[in-house]
Amino acid sequence: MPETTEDLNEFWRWLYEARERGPIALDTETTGLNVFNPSFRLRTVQFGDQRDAWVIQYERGGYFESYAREAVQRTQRVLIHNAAYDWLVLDRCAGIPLEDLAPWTTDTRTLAALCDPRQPSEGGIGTALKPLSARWVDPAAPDTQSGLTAVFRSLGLTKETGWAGIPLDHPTYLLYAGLDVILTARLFPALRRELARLGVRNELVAYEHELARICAVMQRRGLLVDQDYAGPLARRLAAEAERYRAVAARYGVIKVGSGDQVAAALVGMGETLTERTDAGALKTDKAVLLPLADLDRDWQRIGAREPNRLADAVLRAKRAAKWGETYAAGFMNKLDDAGRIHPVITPLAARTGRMSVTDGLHQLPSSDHIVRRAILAEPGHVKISTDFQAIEMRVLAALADVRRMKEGFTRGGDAFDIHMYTAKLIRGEGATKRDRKLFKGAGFGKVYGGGITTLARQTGASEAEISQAVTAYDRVFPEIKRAGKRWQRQAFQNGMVFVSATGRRLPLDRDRTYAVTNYACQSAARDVLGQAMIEMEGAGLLEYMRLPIHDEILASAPREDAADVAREFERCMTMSLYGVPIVAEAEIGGRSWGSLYGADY
DNA sequence: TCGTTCACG
DNA sequence: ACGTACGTGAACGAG
Repeated sequence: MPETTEDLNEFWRWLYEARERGPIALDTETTGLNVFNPSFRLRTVQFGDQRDAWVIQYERGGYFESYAREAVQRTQRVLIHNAAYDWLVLDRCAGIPLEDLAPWTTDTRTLAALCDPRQPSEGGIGTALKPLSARWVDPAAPDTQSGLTAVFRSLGLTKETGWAGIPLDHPTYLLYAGLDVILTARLFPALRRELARLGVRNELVAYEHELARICAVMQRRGLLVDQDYAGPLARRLAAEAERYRAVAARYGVIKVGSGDQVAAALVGMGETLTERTDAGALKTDKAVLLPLADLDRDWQRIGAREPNRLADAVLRAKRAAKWGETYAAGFMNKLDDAGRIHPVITPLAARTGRMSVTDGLHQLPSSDHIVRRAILAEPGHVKISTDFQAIEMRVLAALADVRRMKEGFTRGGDAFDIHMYTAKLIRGEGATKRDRKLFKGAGFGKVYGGGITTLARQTGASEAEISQAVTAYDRVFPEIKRAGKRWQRQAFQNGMVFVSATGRRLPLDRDRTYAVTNYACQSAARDVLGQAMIEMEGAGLLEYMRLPIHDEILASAPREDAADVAREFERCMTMSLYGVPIVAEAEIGGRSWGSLYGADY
């Protein structure tokens, strides 16, 4: 830890020598996790190789700040564990554009995810530095994060307040800050060797780094919140939740979120509950409560029974609370000083390679526009959403080489409806909308590996009907089942890992190898979107991109250019996958995201 | 921390 | 031999 200018000069000499020997590991310590929180500060910047670490106390300002900033700009090749975070920290706090640092960066978290994409809960190592170091560097590698949590506690601080409150010269803090770069530097060659051993192509690694940078740029931009709308909405929904909680309380349910209380009260009222949770408790979820409240899946009265007032109140209280607290109030609590939220976009999150997004931005209600109405395009802009048409079915047709599906997609044209096409293949030209729904269910059942019982529950059709539909489905598209078997066999011969078309490793669980069909489709669909996102940047669209949503890109563009921009998005998302056309459709809305879901603004 | 629930594609 | 819907993030309650 340099303390004098002489020390800083020694650090400088080390940097110039070390960067000749190989990449420099880089890390930062900060006051918290939300880079865009107005009170966020950068505390230290660490540099290291496999042997040495330098902790530069950026927070002290002056020479410390300028040496750290200059050093980052001169590292040339750098290693960062979870690069997007440090890119944004340095971009925001040190004025180093992430566009400058990203091309020099290798992200060890990305490398680890390509070796094994599973989270610890799924039997993998995960992508945290500690378990990765234990696996690839030294089983006794210290857990610097949990070690620091203990130090925070001993200082009367918490996990939340510790990062900002711990004195800058605390020895454990500095030691662990330095250790993280050394671990990252040692992790890198081990992961690189492993990727080579597994035959993971460098092109895939490079593609993931491009995507990581694009996602970080979107995170930096964030999304504008309509505060004059979201604030009152949060209050209105809170009041609504409170009204229904009061109704529930009249039936003895003090906490509507307590399954035990709700179940006990319903049973006490003479209702019979039959479904059970995995842990054996009586289920009281939405699927159980809606029929008791005489409501269908769209919350419309069925007229089959007298509604149970408690079930109705619990449903409405929980919905209002979730929409109000998680979404509306959640946006208000996460604003930066420009009134924007910056959800973390993790490009490699799921075991299938799918991306994830924080702050609920991937889960906003789509059946009603009131929550999405709170997210705005920039002043003078409009929202544009461009999504792939039936991407997973198209990907399935391409990967499993499903002859009659491919024929449909190839000849069908722009407005092609795969589910109606399937219904007609089986039922003839007289196929009805109801047939379409049935075979749509059967199609998704195939992609997801669902059983008769589940499909019947999901579609509302009888088990006999579903069973017939699935049989008919297999007859017209026999390649799907065969491909599933083939992929399971290939995975078995490859240590229970299926390798996707892009070279992605998809480990299977031994007791549910049928999931390979879903993994192959979901991961290929993700890579199609990823490829499209790279095309978009090439077409100059990155400045308009706001959020990836699995099969969709949400954008904001100037009203007068919207038609041109939308056409460009469609062009970037249009391609061919093994002869199957991949088709996208843009929708131009108004000022708010909700306008694409029926809101009039 | 774990289990449950609920929002999405 | 058979059959299993897949993938997330966030909040709350219970222990």
